[in-house]
Amino acid sequence: MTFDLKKTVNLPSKDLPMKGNLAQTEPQRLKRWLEADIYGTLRTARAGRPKFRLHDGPPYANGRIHLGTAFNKILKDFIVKSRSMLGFDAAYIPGYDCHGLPIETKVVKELEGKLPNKGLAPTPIIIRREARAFAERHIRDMNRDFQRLGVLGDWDHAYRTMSYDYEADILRTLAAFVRQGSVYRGLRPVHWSIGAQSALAEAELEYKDVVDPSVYVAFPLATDPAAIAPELAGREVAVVIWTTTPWTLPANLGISFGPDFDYVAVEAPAPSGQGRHRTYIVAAKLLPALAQKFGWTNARVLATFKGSALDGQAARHPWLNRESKLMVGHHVTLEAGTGAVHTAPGHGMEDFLIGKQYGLEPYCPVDQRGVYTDEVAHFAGRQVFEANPDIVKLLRERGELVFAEDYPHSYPHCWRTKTPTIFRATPQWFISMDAAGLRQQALEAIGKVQWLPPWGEERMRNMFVNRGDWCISRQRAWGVPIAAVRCTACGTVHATADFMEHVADVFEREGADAWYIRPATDFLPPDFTCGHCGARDVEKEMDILDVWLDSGISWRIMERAGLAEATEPAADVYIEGSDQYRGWFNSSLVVSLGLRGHAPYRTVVTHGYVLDKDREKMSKSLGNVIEPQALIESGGADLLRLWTASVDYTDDVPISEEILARIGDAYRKLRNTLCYLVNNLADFNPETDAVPYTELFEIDRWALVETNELARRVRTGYEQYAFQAVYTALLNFCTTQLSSIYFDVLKDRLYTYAPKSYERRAAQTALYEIASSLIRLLAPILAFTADEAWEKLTRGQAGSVHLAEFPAYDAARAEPELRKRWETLLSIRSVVLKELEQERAAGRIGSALEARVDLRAGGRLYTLAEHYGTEALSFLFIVSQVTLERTEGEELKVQVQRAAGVKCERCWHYDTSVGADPMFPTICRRCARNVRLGWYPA
RNA sequence: GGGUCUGUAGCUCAGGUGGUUAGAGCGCACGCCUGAUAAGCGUGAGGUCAGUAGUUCAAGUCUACUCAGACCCA
Repeated sequence: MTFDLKKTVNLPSKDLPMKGNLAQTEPQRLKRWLEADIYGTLRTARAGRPKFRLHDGPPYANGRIHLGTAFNKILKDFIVKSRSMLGFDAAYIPGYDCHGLPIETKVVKELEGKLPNKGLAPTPIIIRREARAFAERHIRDMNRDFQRLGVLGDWDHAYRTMSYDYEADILRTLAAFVRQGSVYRGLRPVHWSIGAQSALAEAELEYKDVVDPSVYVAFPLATDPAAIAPELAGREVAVVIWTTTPWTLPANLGISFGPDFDYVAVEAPAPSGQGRHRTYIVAAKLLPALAQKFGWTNARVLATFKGSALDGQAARHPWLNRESKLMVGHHVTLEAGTGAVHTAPGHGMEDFLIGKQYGLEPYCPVDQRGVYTDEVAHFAGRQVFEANPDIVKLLRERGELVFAEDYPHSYPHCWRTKTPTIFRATPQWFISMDAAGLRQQALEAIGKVQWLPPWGEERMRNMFVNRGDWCISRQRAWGVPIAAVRCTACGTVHATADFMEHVADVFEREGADAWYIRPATDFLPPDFTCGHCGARDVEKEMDILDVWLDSGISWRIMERAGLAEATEPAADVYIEGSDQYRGWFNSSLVVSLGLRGHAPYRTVVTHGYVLDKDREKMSKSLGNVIEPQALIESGGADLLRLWTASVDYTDDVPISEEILARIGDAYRKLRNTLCYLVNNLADFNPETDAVPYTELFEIDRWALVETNELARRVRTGYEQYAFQAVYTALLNFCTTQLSSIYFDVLKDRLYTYAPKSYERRAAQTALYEIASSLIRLLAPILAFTADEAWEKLTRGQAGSVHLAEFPAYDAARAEPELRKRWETLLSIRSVVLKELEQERAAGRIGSALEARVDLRAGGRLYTLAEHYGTEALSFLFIVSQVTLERTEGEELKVQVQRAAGVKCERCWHYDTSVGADPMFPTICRRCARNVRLGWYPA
């Protein structure tokens, strides 16, 4: 009889395959999750537990997801899944931002091709219907994309800013600010298309190269020049400004200087004077270039001073009987011009802002056709661009034109009518930051929020210290209309909170389209008359609200879903990209303060942007774009998730082929670890086969103590949103503690001892607990793989791993003495391994089992080794024999010899007992016993 | 130009309050094993801590500036 000894070796099963095949298996698993509604099941199971609320910042519903949005959603999923496994009732309601310009312009372009009357702009209601359908379509696609990432949430009830109740809430938000007294109407410069006679957004501008008049204009000083510098006393001084839009000069109200730049007053020939000289002020750094341009051959510098010396002085307008205020601001640069910046607050954004600081009106004597109003002397009724040459002529006649030339540059044009645009102050709606103390409230609230990373607090604070009033009106169609009416007779605007709330109720039933469909009278009481003039006829205000107001009220959905009370922050955490300090974190804070008096969040976490290998942004032109879809198809969503965990998300994160290759390596290491665990447990039932903790081998207990420690670190990591620390801890544990130490040592015990022997069962007991812990700790990150391993480990009896909780950290199992002992033991092991490697390099051994290790040590080291035992040490070193000799002193000496005896065919150890059992002449005594025990149970 | 942030081995990251030869995992090289096998194990080589100048007995760690990159604003 020949007995096949190979069959008596307990090799691992193949229940969990090494190859993940994620592109195929993930969609199937996803389908099962959705069919079983594991999100709903989980919420039900956790009902009554403390709630944890992550509130989703709504992505814009206009495309497929990219790496940035995927990264964002995966981070959110890490948080939700881990909080749930930490025992919380963790809700996640995703959302979508629907209104706004990108969708509107997209559908307008599509519509323009289709409309019978080419060139005619589509009506708002047509735009709105198309835009809504467009958003619906993209929400469907994005829902699928996000779910494919393994993100669990209430996808069937994702909130959308265009749903009727949400639109109503947006309008109610405005009403609340009106009631609070924060809303006012005022002028603000916007890009204006003369051709279309309408306001334009940044995205609607096309830049074209044109040639404009470039003029250098003298503004005579109106105040005493000695106040600037004593050397200038009694002189005729003028400030020289530069502009390429002479038509804005009638609206000039000031001149801006850089406070820290040096300026000079130079004596130079006046343009029209026959030998007459004048004193001009320009930036010192620009003087050489300007002197050459102006032909100032022997200009004499009379004085040098900082721009701040000019602050508060005044000049005279070159032809109008008006003062021009001298101001300082940090927007002034020395890259072009004279360092003295012509400032017309009605015709420029920076001009507007600095004008506001100095109390200047956004003066704009230009009507919607681009024509000067009657109040403009010399040029009333003229179109601004046509007036340019005459303005230059007038300046020349008055002797205030220092220099003029043609100037080619790039200038914005209206994308639709292709005409050059102008900046023009128009009536807009604002929320004041100070009227009701919003700014102060915000600064206080910011201090109470936890910011992650911590510098977020300062960034946010600076934003509120500096920000101007919030301009909330837009001259667009796709959004929530500002529900106000204007008296047709006298122009008075009626915008009361009561009226808005009434309209909001209509919106809740019919959607905001009602404003466009119904006549104004439908919203007004039958007896309405204008309180100012008594007339009855009104027209509807057609501006819509800034979409930041839309998303700013999104926390309301937490209240509507019963997840938050009005008396507390609506969410525990917001997590978005760092651009949202200015965006969503900002608008949400203002809206929540206005409506609830507190911040909508307790903690704000920010993540960086996804960049390429050189940490530069991805763009089509650079050709460095990586699509999440491609990654999912080649490696699976778990690969993307693992990458997300591996990087420091608080900073910008790099991704590249190499990085993904490394992540693939890490994935395989983790998966192989799970395979080893699960596949060596195929014949193990923890209910009936487990060995008590105290009866385990010491190395088993060490592995469990290490696992316990891992649970502590990983739980803490998840609690602190430190996913990278979690990733590192898990990967290092698998690589070092498990793969290279415990698993390697354990192979002999698992494979060669009888299947049901105490030795093997002890090993499996530890493996089972390690597997159970490790899989759960990995689950938030490797959402699919962990679930697959869990299913195999629990034979499909425990439900999805995402319903489970993390293993607890057991303080009683910390075993500090054992850990300390093992630190020493493992350091001895590493000395032995080095010695073995030398023998191998010398060609004296191959496998370590060909070796015998002779240890000589004294003191503590000897005691430790002696206590652990030479046989146990031989297994720890994976050699055939170990001897131990006591010496003087602490030093450890290691010598390696060839092992005694011959190689056992079954366990591969060298042993002198091989052949002792006549029935099995090729194997050692230990193997013979196990073969009899396992395969010949007497 | 302003606000905020980042720059440590090929890659991803550790390196409280400044103090011995700067660590980990992966990758790489070489070797072993062939009973975790599209696996496993071992040993080893990799760093002027972006640069410059300072402060200090002593700096990856503090200060200033420079360079490169990111977000927001202008």
